[in-house]
Amino acid sequence: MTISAVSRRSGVAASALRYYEQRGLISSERAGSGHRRYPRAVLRRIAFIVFAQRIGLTLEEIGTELAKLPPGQAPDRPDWARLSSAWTTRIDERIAELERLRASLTDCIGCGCLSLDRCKLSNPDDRAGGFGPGPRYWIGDRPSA
Amino acid sequence: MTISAVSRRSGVAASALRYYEQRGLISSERAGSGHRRYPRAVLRRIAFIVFAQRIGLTLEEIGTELAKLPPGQAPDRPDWARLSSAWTTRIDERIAELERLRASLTDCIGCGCLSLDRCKLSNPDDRAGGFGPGPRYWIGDRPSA
DNA sequence: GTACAAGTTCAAGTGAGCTTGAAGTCAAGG
DNA sequence: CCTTGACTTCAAGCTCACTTGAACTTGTAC
Repeated sequence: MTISAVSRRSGVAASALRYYEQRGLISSERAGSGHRRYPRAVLRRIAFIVFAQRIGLTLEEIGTELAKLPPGQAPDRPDWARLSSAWTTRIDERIAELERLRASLTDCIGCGCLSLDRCKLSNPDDRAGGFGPGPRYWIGDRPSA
Repeated sequence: MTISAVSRRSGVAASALRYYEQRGLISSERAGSGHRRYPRAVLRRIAFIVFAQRIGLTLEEIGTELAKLPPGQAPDRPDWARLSSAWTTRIDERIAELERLRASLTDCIGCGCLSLDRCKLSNPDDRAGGFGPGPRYWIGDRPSA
């Protein structure tokens, strides 16, 4: 398949595909012309990447996961089960955080306080837990660990 | 309060506070020396910012929200109720998305397929819904709308 | 045989949310 | 008097995940 065919079928921009290749997430062979030719299996790999991103993994993390998979490109059952459980945990954690935030929000309708001390919403102690300086370390989905 | 005091109490780096001020999210007065002096109420404003960020709002969105609030700095009840309901909706949507992802994940333990066609996990049609090119528009918490 | 789409590489740009560094000011302590 | 430390501004840098543009080559259609 050509890059445009893969792009069309996966919904991922050609430039992004080249970028993924450069980062070592996918690979291609070359036609005599120098144009990329992708095997059909690349679509699964891309699906994997796309899905992992939605969960909140960085491309680097995704690369690590992909590297652990057999080079045959499609994950086998045990691989998939392991990943699936790790990702489920991750999703659950994020959901739990959001639920905590939502609960705080409802609480605060009552008090309207938004105090850094009383509401544990934005209390520094609750977020200072080793995430380093500034908000940016905990706002994303990635606990940086 | 000095900038370092605010930084300490809020858990937000001084550089971030200056940045917020530059973006118009908070304000300060100046001591004769040119040093910033913050009123105590700034801590609430910062709490608001920090909390909104965790929910997934961008600084720009936060700025818009803050602009709607009375200049008295602390949101009153109706304001807070309105915000709270909007944010709750947002959190709920994000949780729903994560739950969909988790469900797909569990489904896929069974099939191990990760096919772009069959699994609707990473099916282009499911994410192409007007989000523009490339993954980056839907991976964040922000529906860009 | 000639137009035009589709491909290539490489460097640089984008946006969000800061951080860092340089160069300078100002107040207090020893 | 001199150092230390907290503060100032401004410009530049950084990370992530791409996109965009320039300059160029190939493949396909008429």
